[in-house]
Amino acid sequence: MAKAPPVDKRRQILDAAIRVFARQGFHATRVSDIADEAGVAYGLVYHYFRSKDEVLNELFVERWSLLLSAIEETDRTGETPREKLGAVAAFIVDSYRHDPELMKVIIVEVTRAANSFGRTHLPEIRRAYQSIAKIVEDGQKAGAFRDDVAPMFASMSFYGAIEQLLSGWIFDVIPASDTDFDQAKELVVTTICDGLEPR
Amino acid sequence: MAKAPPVDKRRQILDAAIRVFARQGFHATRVSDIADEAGVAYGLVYHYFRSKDEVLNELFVERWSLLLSAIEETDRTGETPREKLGAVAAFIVDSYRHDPELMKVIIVEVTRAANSFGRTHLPEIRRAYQSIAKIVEDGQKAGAFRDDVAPMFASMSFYGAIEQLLSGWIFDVIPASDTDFDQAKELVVTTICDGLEPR
DNA sequence: GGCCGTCGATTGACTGGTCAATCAGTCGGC
DNA sequence: GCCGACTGATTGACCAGTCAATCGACGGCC
Repeated sequence: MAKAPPVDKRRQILDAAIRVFARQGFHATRVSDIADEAGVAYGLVYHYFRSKDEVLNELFVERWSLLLSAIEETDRTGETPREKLGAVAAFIVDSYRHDPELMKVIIVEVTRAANSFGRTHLPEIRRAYQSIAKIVEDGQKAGAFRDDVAPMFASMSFYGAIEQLLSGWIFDVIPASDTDFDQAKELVVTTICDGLEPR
Repeated sequence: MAKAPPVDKRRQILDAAIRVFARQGFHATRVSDIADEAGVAYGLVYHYFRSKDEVLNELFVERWSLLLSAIEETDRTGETPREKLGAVAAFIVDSYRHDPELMKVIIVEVTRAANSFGRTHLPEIRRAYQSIAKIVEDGQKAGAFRDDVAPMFASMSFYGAIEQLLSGWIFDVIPASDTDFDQAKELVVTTICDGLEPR
């Protein structure tokens, strides 16, 4: 029987990387910082990962694929379009609530850094936009949404609004308590579906 | 009288920096790239700027202060809150239309890089959010906007939606023609004020 | 049981290359 | 001959990635 190591050093390195990247940012962290934080020798990082970049890649892919499945799964339910958008917003907000450091790294270093890192992952990022756009489009076909707004536009606005809220929490621009998180989920949907003007 | 050089080398360096930063990103550009692009000796960059960072700083501050004045100026007009938001959206979109490279640099390297660079400029960035929030708040007091959405939340959603659209153009996720720009201005306001659901 | 060889996990000193920033000096106008 | 604009070679720090060496678990063999 193959021996399962008592501690999974690979995982240990990834978790340490989340903390260090969140604290110092990707560019400012040296590989030795990750190794130190993980309590592991420098060279071991290179035993498990080809490069510093690959560590970040791994973190992103791991998490983003969850997001993609969640959106596409939601779309398959029989809920109303509005409820679907609500579920997507809730998933993203809860991801942040559950692991703020990881979400910070993903947003700051990948999603919003489409120049350097995000470039590699543009296809996956775009796929999320498109899945949301599909929800909007179906909503339009069903008459639940106005059809004079291009679905992709609506999708980008919706996702942009959420990501901006996360950024706000990440950088302490707006308060971040459990209540705020729950309110945010609702308010984003209200704003996007009902608008700011009174009905 | 102080001599005005026939060509303003300082300006020349800043303009070159915009192009190079937009092309390669801040981290990937060497100071020698800027000097080459500007057709100027390496050392001259350090004659006018204390560091590579200061070049980016200068670019950001120069442009962001225009944005801040524009928002605050708009707020002083007697327009409806909805029109004010429209004017803000129009200003940002037109800034991109007018100088996409500069806006790309500002968004990618500062606004969305609040970890590294943006950190320094958080106060100015926050001030923009707050100015927009004020427009929303006044709208609520006047009964033009529903008052169950915190102004700062609405502001972040609104700004986030716009910035996401710019990102979409910057990274070719969505088409970017003059028509698209004009539509975007309207659609963002429609979405945020009227909502996606039919009235 | 005791011994040994294998192999993956683990270590950390070292190297090679990259650049930001410096600085000693040239040039040209006044 | 002074002063600020301008030049570009040089330096010094930094750090990703390499690599040779060590460790230790396991299985086979006598």
